[in-house]
Amino acid sequence: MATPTPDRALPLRERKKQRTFRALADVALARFTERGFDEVTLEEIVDEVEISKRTFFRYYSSKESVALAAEAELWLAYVAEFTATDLHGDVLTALRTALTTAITGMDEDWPRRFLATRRLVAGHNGLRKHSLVMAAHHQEQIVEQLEAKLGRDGREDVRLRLLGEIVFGAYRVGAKNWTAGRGKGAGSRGKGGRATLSARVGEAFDAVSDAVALAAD
Amino acid sequence: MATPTPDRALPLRERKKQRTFRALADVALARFTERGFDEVTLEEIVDEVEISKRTFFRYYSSKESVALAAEAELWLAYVAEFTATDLHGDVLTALRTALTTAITGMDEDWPRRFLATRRLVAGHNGLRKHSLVMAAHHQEQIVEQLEAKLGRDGREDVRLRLLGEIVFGAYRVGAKNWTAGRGKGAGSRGKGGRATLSARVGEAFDAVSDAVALAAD
DNA sequence: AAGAAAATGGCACCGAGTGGCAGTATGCCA
DNA sequence: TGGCATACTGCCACTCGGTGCCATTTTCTT
Repeated sequence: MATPTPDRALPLRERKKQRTFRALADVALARFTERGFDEVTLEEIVDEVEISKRTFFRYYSSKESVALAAEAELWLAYVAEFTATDLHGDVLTALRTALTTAITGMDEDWPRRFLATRRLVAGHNGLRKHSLVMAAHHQEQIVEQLEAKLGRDGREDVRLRLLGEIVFGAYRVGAKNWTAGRGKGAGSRGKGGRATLSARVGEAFDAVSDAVALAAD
Repeated sequence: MATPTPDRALPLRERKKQRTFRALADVALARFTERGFDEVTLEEIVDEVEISKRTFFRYYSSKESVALAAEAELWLAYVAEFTATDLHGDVLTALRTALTTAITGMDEDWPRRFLATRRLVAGHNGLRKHSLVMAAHHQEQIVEQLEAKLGRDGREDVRLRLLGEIVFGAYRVGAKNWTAGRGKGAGSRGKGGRATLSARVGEAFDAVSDAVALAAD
């Protein structure tokens, strides 16, 4: 399951690599979900995929990063989507649309893997760390794109970086609600996962200006 | 240097602990700055402070966390400050004021240590990780305070968490500019460090609504 | 002065991650 | 089709951060 035949057109070596790459992520996610991130050793995963530990580190840079493969895919898609967007009108809206588009465009079984990933992240400090850093990394790429598209320098115009923070902040809020809001096992079927996540993220974006304007008393 | 006599009123045991705690942070920051985070081993630090490795981990939970002691102090002060604030009127402004107040209220030599810390963070992935997680942790505490003060639940009212994201986002933007914006060696003298940082963070907050409203074309 | 409580030290140990090199598979070209 | 160059992989030894356990020392209390 979840190890679709890699693109037939690619050279043999490349296909093999893709399969290993994917198999590692799948096996790791399964074991981590079953028994917890800390309780599963790298050796175990590596044995199951029949690969040496040394080779593992040529595919993934750390134990954490293999656990977060699904999230990494999303960021890759988002950066690609936004890069391909041409910007006019409201910038925050454009950033938002690219994100929801990326989400709804993910694989069939991505929501299942992503949900499992988010649950791992929610319960483990080291994974949370890695997840934040990964997001921050792609946030920088988004800001670079913004600079390019707007012809402005983020070091002078604070707003670009702020937009980055806001976009990824809204994402975190939306994703958190999505992860918390569904009973066990749901999200594995259909495209409901993607649409719902997209909706949650949308709600977060909607609330941004209200949040800024929020008053006590 | 930078190891002020701990409060005389405290019991001896407590004073000793504080001194060790502080000595570890100082020595660590010095060595890391001299030779880089990865090139300094824990054993080295521990030897210099004349403490066992085992004991080190009763003071700091990781090698990273001792490097980020100065940043931790800021978050502690911020949470305390905001907790003591009573909320009325614009919430974002209150959050912002508490932060700048916390900054300007830091130790005399805090800016020096904090600047050194930020430079380490800027050049090291693992440290960036830890720094982000630490911020996220205190962000949660701030949101909890918000919930308490406003009598609302962050799971229902998305705006509370969004405010958390925005505040810490603005902080990151401001702090980044502050760190980048000063020549070598500056920031060690006077209270300039604190005032300037506070100003940079302020600028970031000022730009939030402009960022949200930013339009292309 | 004595004993409880807290802090420390020392050790053995685990597992993630790396460097280096030898072996093996794959792609390419004659 | 054979053979060579170039990935890619496996193995091994090693470093270092981090933890569990228990004995020892230090501080607080009365």
